[in-house]
Amino acid sequence: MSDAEKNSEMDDGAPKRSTYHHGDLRAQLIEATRHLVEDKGPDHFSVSEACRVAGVSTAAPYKHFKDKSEMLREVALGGMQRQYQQMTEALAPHPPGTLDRIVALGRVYTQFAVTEPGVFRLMFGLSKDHDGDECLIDMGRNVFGMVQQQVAQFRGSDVIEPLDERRAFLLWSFVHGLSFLQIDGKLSKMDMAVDMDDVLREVSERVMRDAPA
Amino acid sequence: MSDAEKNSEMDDGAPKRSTYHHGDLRAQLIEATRHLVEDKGPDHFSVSEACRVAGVSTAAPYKHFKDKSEMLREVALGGMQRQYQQMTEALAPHPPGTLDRIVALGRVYTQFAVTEPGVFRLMFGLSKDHDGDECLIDMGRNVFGMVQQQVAQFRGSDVIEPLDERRAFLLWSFVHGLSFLQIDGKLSKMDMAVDMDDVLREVSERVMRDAPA
DNA sequence: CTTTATATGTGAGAGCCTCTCACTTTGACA
DNA sequence: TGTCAAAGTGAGAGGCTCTCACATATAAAG
Repeated sequence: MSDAEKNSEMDDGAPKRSTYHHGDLRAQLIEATRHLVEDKGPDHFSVSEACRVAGVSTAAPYKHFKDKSEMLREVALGGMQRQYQQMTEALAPHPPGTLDRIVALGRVYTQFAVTEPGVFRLMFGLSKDHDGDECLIDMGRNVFGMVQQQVAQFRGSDVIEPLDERRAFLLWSFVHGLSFLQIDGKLSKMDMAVDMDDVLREVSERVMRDAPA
Repeated sequence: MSDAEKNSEMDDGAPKRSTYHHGDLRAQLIEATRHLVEDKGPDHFSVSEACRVAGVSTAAPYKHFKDKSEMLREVALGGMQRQYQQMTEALAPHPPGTLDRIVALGRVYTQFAVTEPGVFRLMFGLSKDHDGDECLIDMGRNVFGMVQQQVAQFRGSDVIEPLDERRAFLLWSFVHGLSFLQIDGKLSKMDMAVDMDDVLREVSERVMRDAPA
């Protein structure tokens, strides 16, 4: 074993590992989990398979995670962070207080669901498992807070009032449902072709209008 | 073994069965599955446990179902039928062409989700498994068709136009998202108290109003 | 009223999974 | 250099899905 191939990120995820201790198994297992969740679905994910991918024994993960569900939770958390990140970035191109900002947030939300349906399902969907996780809840609060803030700014205010909460909630419900219908293929099965951008804009307008009589 | 306790629905689901062949194992397994799905969650459901509940060997189900997932699909299908049924009934009290009818449909949808979250998740959620099932898709079409019809009638028409499809779709997305947020407990975790009826009415109004500029 | 065929249930077991435990390896640091 | 804690392993207990050869009750036919 040469000095060169000793440590570091040499191991490419292939089952051959030439070095005693793994570079950073924990991170690599999370990555493997994410991949598997994505192409087998959150159910049908197995720790064993993640081990095979990472090239370690099936006992190894339990030095880093308490549980199978802890591995999944880690992936879910990563997803929330990524989503939050994307949402923040999506804000930048548009001036504050515009509807465009609100539309942009919705677009990120649904687009995330479409590009990473497995992770998205993990973040929501499977409730019973990682239910009371404070980190996840906090991330959720962050995301929701961002929406509320943009909704308030659209009104020209910087403080969030009940009206803003209400609107943010309506928007959230909508994009959430839209995302699920989309990834479950319900829309295509109903022979419905939907222009996402179009729909998002319409809904944002409808929600942000003055309350109905 | 007396003649009285011979056949029929004598066996109450308890693991003791005094008769040679089961009364109607298929139906009973579906019932057991539904119950288990409801209180353990759709994942965490196991065929073995259903067998224990029904009091048969673990090989028995495979005389009636191809698969674990076929059992689940049967439960999902039952759910769709029940939901459809409830929606039809919910229409009756309100005169045709009213917003009340549309609100009522939404209420049934979310209420179903709340009272049977496990089954609801099964009906949607787990896509990969019972994905291309024609029965499920047809039932979905029925439900969606009903919404479209009410939306058209609200406009005073009996024929469904693109506008109606659009509106029905918006409504669907919304109640779908609302249902999931509700059963995942996201709302309570966000310290949001929401009056369902109130929200449903507001959304229906917003969606059924004239299109925004 | 037998006989036979069919549907339905069973026990055993193959092969997968999760998770534990005693044990080994290895890198860090005193 | 010696010791320890962290990280990985093989074996295996126990649970799961699903198959297969076999058993048994009911219905249909003789």
